[in-house]
Amino acid sequence: MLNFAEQLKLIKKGTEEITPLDELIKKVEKSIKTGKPLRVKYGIDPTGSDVHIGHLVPIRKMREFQDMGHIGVIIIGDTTAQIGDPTGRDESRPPLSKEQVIQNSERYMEQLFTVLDRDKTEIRYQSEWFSKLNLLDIINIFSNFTLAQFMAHDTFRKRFDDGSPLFMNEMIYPILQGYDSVAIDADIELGATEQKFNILFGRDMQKLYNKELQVAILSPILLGTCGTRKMGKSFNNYIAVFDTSTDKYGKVMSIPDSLIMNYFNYATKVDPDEIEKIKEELVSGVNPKFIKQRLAREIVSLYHGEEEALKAEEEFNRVFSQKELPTEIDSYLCSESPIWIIKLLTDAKLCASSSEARRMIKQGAVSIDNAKISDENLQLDIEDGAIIKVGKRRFIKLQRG
RNA sequence: GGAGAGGUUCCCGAGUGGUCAAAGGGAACAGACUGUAAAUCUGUCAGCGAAGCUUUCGAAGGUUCAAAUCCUUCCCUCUCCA
Repeated sequence: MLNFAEQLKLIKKGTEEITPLDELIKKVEKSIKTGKPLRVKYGIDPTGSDVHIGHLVPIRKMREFQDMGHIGVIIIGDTTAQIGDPTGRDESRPPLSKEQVIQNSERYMEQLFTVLDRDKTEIRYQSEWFSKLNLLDIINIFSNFTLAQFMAHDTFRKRFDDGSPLFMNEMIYPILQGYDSVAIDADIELGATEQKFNILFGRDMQKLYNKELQVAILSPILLGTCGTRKMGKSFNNYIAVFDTSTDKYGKVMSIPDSLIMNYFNYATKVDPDEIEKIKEELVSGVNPKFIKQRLAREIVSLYHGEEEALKAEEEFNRVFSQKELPTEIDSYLCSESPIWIIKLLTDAKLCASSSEARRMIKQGAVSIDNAKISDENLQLDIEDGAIIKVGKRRFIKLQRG
């Protein structure tokens, strides 16, 4: 087990804020003295969306705790999932069935376990404790808080101020999340900085139940590949755990140069000293492309291994730098020949509608075996193995059938 | 309960009877350019074998030659008063 100073240094690495720090110090000291591991909490709502590398920033922190001998507790928010975290932009959601919750959370955990240590992870469902509360209990809890306390939450305040709807069920979200901390005796709760209110609210809840208070460890929010907004599904700027190695590689390469160091710091396992060196290289004028390639390799290797990362790099170079064809292209079996080009593009799902297909042709985005198509009325004779390309990234190999 | 404001295409938002498939911005997509899928510039951005037609402006009815725009009812949100 690492000693006190080492643990503290590792915990502080790459965090935005630790509140309150002195309590954390006490907890770590006590844990070392008693040999009792700390319970480190992180909550997810099993809504079925993909986990992306932005979510994994606090998860990586949890893994570090696990490596120090502590316990990671993942809360499956099967109750809060019905509400939707008001912190995000998400609206209220339709209720999830039990099967969906189980299916989603299994899928979720599969993604988290690319980072976490299975043996030191505890998975808990909110329904374990919330199914036991009745209305009176809930009224009782509510009686301890005032509206003003909730309006301290920036998201609530903002929405209230600009006249957006603010639903009662959303107000209960911090209470539920805080009660989780009570139920599992959390020592520490991890989250992105936007979770600050909810996590600190957990302390209030613990106080109410005479529990030891948790410490909030907040990670920075990872920006999306667009470079301006936080990584998230709504902006389609995320790198998902389930993305293929080539997709991950390509997406990393698409980030603006200004984000390179940010990603090195929060999305890789590269050693801080090494990162410092990379930073110097970047400043000294090394072509950022090479540094970004290294970044892309690092990120891809985390999920697919080094060999796969190198393959993804080769593929990227071939397709984008040299504009050659990718090694693997999906085939499309076509039984009609000759076939109207527009119909072919929509049937093969290269274009969403025939209007879009026409547009693509008009814009010169469609080619067959590298020959640009300009005639919307083309009746194409299907040739086995002919490659149709739409834009830069959509390819299909024709097959007579 | 009373008074007022509002619900517009993926998102924000303009539009108060025909010139509206609906300004502008964002997102997205394509083309050019590039070390990259960045930035920048240009273009596209409901559907239809494309002529014209069909569907779209909270929902359902109605008025009109013509409705996002007017009327009726309903649903939803916000503000103020109590």
